[in-house]
Amino acid sequence: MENRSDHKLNYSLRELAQLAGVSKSTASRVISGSGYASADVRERVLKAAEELRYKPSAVARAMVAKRTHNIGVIVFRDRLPIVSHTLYGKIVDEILMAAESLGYSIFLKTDREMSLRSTDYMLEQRVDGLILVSRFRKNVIDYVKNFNIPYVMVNGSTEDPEVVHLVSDDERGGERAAEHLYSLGHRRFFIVAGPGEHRSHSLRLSGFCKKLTELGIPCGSREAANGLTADTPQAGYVYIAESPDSSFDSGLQLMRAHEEIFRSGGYTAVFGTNDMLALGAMKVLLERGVRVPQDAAVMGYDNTELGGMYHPSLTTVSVDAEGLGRDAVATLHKMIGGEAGVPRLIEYDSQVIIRQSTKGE
Amino acid sequence: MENRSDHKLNYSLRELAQLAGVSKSTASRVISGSGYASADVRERVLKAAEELRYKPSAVARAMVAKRTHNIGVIVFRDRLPIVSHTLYGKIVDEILMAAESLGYSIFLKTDREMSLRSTDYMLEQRVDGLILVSRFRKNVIDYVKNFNIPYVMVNGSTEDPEVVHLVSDDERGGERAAEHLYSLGHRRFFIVAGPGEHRSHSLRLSGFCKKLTELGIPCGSREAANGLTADTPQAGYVYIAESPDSSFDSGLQLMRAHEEIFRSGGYTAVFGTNDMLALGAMKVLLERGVRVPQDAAVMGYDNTELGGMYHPSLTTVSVDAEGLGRDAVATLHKMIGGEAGVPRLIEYDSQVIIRQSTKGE
DNA sequence: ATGTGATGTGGGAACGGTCCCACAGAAGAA
DNA sequence: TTCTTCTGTGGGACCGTTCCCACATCACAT
Repeated sequence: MENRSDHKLNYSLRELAQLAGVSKSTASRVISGSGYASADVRERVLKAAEELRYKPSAVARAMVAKRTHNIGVIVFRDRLPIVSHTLYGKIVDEILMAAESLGYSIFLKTDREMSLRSTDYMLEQRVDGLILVSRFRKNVIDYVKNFNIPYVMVNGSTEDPEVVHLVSDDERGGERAAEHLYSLGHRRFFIVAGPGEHRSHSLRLSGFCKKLTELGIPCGSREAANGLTADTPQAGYVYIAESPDSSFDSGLQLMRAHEEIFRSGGYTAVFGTNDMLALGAMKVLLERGVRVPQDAAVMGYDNTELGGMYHPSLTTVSVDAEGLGRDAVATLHKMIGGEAGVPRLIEYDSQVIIRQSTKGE
Repeated sequence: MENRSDHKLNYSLRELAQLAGVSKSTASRVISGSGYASADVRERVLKAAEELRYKPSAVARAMVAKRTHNIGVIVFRDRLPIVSHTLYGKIVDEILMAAESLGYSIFLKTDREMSLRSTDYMLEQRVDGLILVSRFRKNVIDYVKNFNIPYVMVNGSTEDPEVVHLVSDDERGGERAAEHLYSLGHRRFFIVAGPGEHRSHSLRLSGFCKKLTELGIPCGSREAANGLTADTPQAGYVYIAESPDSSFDSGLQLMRAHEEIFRSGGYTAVFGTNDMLALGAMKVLLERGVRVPQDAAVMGYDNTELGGMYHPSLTTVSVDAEGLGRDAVATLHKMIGGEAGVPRLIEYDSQVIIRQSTKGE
């Protein structure tokens, strides 16, 4: 090696003790700050530690403590890179900061939905707990359950009442979105809906429809609505276009494919079950010269930064990513500490963020 | 605990061996897959492992191997959450995937520029190597150097020739941006420049100016240009507005503050030293009714997803985040393996991505 | 004087693996 | 037959900590 420094990479407690002229046990007491040590000895050990740039091995500590103070975070994805996803990126950011303040470090992995690889890896790493982000298949949960390791699920979907999960109140958010658009006078709605298997998308849609129905606008279940509109697009007040995934591109494609229906249907409001879908749809409208919000209002969901930057800026429903990330760590921390009575479900209220795309300036 | 499963959390090799009726050594040989073991014994051990759901402890392994197969990634920031930053998010994503394929796991931390906390933590975790992302202060590098641990720097800034770093060729990218705008006929440029201390911003700007000068448009050093334009804004072909940070908001504020100058100066092209600044500036123009690109062309840098989604979509210069992330891990892997002759500087060529904001459709 | 408690220090087992070495038995070569 | 080599197995040291326990010293009350 061409290293100019002749410093060893890592010194052990034994070497440190030797230099300070004390026993291993004594050195340990000083370094860990627990137990008796005279001022004289303490000083000698600290000086030696300074000199050797001693760093206690977390590995050895974990070995004896049977505790790593590490948390494994697995973000599941279908195909695409996921950390750069604005919402998940935010959640990861919040997890990182919350973990820091509680003394945990984060092992981060992304993995495909059905894979157990990452989970296995985390288990072998002996993480104290697991945070599973985004949706993932049931087999993953069932697998994790086999090992008595604390875990929480963030923004996923499960009917399993045993699983501790944190989600935003998507149904209520959907209702709020409907209220907002209705209150602006809109009566004919075009919905760009994300994949129905995904809890968030499905609940946002059903909340939206539920509220519309309450307000006297027929919408009903997705199936019914789609049946209606597919056959007689002009007949419904609400048109639901379903997208196979939840990307910007899908929103774009979907709107392009439905351009004729949109124009002839007299729809004045577009609701996307997330910001990306909404923005994709909005871009198509803007390119066709539709003025937003004068000719058509557009609304999304997630409150991603992107939406606020757009022109026109996008009205949306905010998801409390900060709360989600923070509480995921806090909850897991309690579970790791063996605390009983951790709530199985934590829901975050959502809030409409009104911007240019529905209200102009 | 209200755990329904009576399964122990983790079994040890000793317990496994006991169940299989062999010695610890033999069990180890089977599990690690190295060394002799008869078919009969192998089967018995594997069956026992299955039954106990045995997971070898990476902690214990790391202990004896003096090797963790973990890599520490520290992303430095000033104030804000950083993983959700589109460019750094992408880089983290790529690092994650590259690490996976080389058998490493990632410890992720974000930290303030001058702090040594995270670095210390990584050192204690005995990571095999360190990836330092974004700019950070010299003291961090000097500190890391003290410990003979392999490390690489991604997209940072340093004059230290010893440090292995991976950067995009920002100067050349700046030149390319200038070429592109010039070739479209633009002669009067308004530049929204990010913080000068940051290597990327500074090089992008100087590359841009250098090329303009070559093309016969006076631009010169930032100071000279600013001196010129501050006093007599109308005199220069190039106006450089400098921003204290590199956010969307800064771009927005800056353009608002210079609205009068922009209008009266006859500028037909805006260049932001990153996408966020460019988009912030562009949003102001759009809100004022300036047509992009007919009245003014706008160009950014980074090729963030956001830019492609905007309306009009943003012409930009792409940074090879994939290459950056992938090679950071690959290079570090070589260094960990003790391989000599690792290049000190790896530069990634940049590429102009032409979109609507400069060329219409 | 003699117990008693606080203070300070060191010895050594334990954590869960890997790996070197010793050794036993069988097969093949001399 | 005897020597060598290959195959298969177990014993035990070791990695770097923590922590329990034993022990020594000293002050102070009895």
